[in-house]
Amino acid sequence: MSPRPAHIVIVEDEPVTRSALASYLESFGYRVSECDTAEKAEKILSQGTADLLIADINLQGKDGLEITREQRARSEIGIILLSGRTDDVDRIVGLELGADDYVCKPFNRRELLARVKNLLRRTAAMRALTRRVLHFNGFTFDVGSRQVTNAAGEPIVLTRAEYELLRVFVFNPGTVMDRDRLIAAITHRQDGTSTRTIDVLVQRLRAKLDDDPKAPRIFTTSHGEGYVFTALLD
Amino acid sequence: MSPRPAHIVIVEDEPVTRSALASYLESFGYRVSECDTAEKAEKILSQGTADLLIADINLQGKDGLEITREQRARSEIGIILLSGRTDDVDRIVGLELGADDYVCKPFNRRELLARVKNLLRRTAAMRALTRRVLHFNGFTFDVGSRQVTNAAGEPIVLTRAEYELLRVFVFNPGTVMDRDRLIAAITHRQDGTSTRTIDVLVQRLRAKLDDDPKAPRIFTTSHGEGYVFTALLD
DNA sequence: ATTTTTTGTAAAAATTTGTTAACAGACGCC
DNA sequence: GGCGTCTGTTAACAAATTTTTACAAAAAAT
Repeated sequence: MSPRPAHIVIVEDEPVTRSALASYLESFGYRVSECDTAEKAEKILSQGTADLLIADINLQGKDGLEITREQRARSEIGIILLSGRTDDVDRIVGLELGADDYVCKPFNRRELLARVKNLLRRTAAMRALTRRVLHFNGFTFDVGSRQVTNAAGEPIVLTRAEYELLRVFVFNPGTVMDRDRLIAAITHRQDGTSTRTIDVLVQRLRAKLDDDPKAPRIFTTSHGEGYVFTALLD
Repeated sequence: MSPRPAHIVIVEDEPVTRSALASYLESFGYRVSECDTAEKAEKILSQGTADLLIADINLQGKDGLEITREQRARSEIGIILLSGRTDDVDRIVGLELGADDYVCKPFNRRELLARVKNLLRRTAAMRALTRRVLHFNGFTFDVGSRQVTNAAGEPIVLTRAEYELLRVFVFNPGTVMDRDRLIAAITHRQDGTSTRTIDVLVQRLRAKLDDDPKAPRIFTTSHGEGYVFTALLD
């Protein structure tokens, strides 16, 4: 029984360390995404498919601690912090923010691998068990069980593509996402799927969630750019 | 939060360190058992009520590494190793044996507390998944004895393949699994069994577990990808 | 105001899944 | 071993989903 490879996101602005670590982990069969800034990492993390985040604590702009705080607020992804300093305070702050581990550079990559393995074992169980239920415009969206119900409690049946699209939207409220990004999040095919597929799916989601196409309040069109999820989550 | 306090077992032969740590953790509401030898710790661990083990790596007799190896083989308890030495090799061996963490003495107790908290969060989810008797949508599934009963307590008879398939599903809730993976989990054959067999088996499981094929809540199809177990385990 | 670009919509086409039935082999029973 | 029953598998066709296509409508640009 071979499970799908775990997806690990690395945020580290030093290219040498980053690519060395990435290729080391890849050689053990993990799927690795390399990022040099917090923003790029968040874009990948917002898809909600990553299992583990390895973040340098000292980044230009938004640093590892901030990423930790934000991610922990919204997901149960495993987080390992990397740091150049052996600073007690830094370490404690990181751990108290919810990072699962804190490794000081220069780190032994075999040790890091062991920590990655152990943590993935733990998060695998957690991911599916923790329930994430979102509410907007009277609708309830249970992300794990893929169920949507309207204000009356009646179930709204979504197809796979509709579900995936809705998931990307609710995890990125207020963010304009272009069609390429949305396509990347929902398709499972190799070949380039036409971006117009998104328009059709948005239309179907609007129909199912009673969003008036003439004056949409949930899925707003951003002409020339893409779509935005504009419902208020509560 | 969890009603019963987490139970932490400490194995440490130095009395001062041990009792200091124990009372510190107790002051945060944890239930702590102190042991000075591996044997005493194992006696407590064998009851299966402990959530977390904090073990010194250098003990008279059986040491922390040996305890780690033995516990990891039989349970998913969280393990934090303590060591007087900052030895790379020791640390790596400990982590590779499955210890979740490795803390060097003298440790900052606030740091250790943060690690304990984070690890308990992880193991709580894991315990639920490693249970041998699972409950979902009113059904009870005893993995060991292959028995399934519905809400009324009436037995549901599953064939071997159906049972194997259900087992893969419940141990991977929320994870989309493609047909190849599911086939690999249920068939013992080498030759390529048609993946469509999975569809038929899923259909039969749906029928037996009253899962509406038009709007499934237990076995959700992920078009173009496979199937997901989307029932809530409780 | 006209042209160009972009989006909305419906419906067809391609792909994937659901369902039924049939068959071969495994299993238990006598 | 011979017999009947049950299970796993495949095949065939129906149904559903995803994607493409075509054209109308709307928005932006000129």
